[in-house]
Amino acid sequence: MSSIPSNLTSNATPAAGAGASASGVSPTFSPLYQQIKALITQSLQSGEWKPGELIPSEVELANRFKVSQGTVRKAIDELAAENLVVRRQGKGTFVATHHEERAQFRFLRLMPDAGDPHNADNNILEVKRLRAPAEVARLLDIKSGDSVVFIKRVQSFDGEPIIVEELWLPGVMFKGLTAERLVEYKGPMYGLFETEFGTRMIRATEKIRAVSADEPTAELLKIAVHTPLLSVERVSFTYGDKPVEVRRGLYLTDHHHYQNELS
Amino acid sequence: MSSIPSNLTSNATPAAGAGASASGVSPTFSPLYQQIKALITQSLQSGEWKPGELIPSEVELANRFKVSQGTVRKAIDELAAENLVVRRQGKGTFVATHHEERAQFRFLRLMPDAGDPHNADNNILEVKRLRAPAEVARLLDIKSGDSVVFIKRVQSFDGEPIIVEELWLPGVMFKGLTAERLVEYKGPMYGLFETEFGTRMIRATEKIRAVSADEPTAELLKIAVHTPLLSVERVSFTYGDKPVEVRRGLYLTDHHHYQNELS
DNA sequence: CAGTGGTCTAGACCACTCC
DNA sequence: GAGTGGTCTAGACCACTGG
Repeated sequence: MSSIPSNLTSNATPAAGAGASASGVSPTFSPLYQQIKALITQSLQSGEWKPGELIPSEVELANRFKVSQGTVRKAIDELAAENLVVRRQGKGTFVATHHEERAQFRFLRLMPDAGDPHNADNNILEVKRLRAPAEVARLLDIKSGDSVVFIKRVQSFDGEPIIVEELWLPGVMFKGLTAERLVEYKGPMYGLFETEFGTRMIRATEKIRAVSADEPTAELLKIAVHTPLLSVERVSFTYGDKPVEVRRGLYLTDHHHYQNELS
Repeated sequence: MSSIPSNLTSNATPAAGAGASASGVSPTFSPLYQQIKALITQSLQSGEWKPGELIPSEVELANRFKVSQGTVRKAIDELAAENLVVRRQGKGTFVATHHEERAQFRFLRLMPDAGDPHNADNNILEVKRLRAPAEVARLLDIKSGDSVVFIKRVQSFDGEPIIVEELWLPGVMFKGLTAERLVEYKGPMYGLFETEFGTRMIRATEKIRAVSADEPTAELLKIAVHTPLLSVERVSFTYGDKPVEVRRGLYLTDHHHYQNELS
């Protein structure tokens, strides 16, 4: 508890000369609140505070880091803006989680043209280990030929099959992942990744195209061959902007659409 | 200069009792910085400070509104986060504009699969007035049958036609808009809307689908009929979340993709 | 150099939650 | 009531821009 690795770069503040450090080279050089933010992020990444848990209060963190509450506040403000953390007035600040919260919307943008959001269920078709294809390896920043977990599934909304999806995950990070585990798990897949494998998806990039359904896909979605489909290629990142998932989804958009906000 | 319509709801701050007001009903009831933000937004909307211009400094606004600089700061922080305003250290705070700045990316997400961003040019096919179709009227929040400006155009990147787009704009807000004006104008269309018609697009929502090219579209894009295309339906909003543009684009995604960030 | 936004502090009080 | 995040102030100094 008492060992506080406070290596903050003292940025000429009226605070006392507690800067210390004196380690050979002067490291980075950024605002104090950015350094605090980085320290908090490290604690999140290391699992010191787990998803859903309460993190120390602003005053406690301020004492721990020997800075003012306002500085901690600004750090946490940014973490909250990046969805790493959730503030609740009167209760405290919590580590964000893929469970609970309405945050499914964040990673599934397909909405029904009319009516309420989906009643999704999940049909796992295939789970296997294979050597990473060159393209997948490049996106995951691993060596071509390294082990990856491959998953193929169909998602249905209100009983209608709407999405065919293939995923590739780094083998080393998802050792015990089996089809049974995926099938029996309730709730969003990212929730399983988070609690079972300690990997939280923070952000993702998507490339979207229009393509034509090939025969196997058409069969799975119960549609005609050559029906236009939305192709969504996603790369997801954890802490430290490390890519940990590649995904390719084919969305049937006859009665659904991909919803996006430009803001 | 001296007439300051300060109707701020005094929220029990250590500041002197300058709350005044005493007008019959107690109005809204929100944090001071939100009220400041609303006041600044009004000045932006009214054109008191025009796109690209410098707005008063934080200290001046603090004096004007009789609040501390920190409170003004928080208001402007949010406006900057919403892209209504741009901060430049050492220079001041400027009203955001569709000209200059790299902010084209914000409203055109189509990127080439390889190579640098586009070398776009613009082919206006049609500009005419018509009575708003029911669906367009609903989205623009006007009466069905009200006058709207209809525009159809093709956009080419590096000489290849890639986008066919139809737009509907409220007739009352775009009185003098002619094909000639659109054709001769250089730069992004939103820039013209901003400077010539005083309408700035703040945010937009998009619904994306995969569709099949019909014959006229196929001809314009020089592709085969039934080629899959990305359909992007956009509604854009100005200040006060007022819808002012409906747009339907068909994107050829053989060598381009719609880029999106989930964060 | 003066003026701007950017960082940091210290201390006050409010709104909310839970015991 | 004690503890949390949320708002607000006042004042200091820094980093950057321009004349």
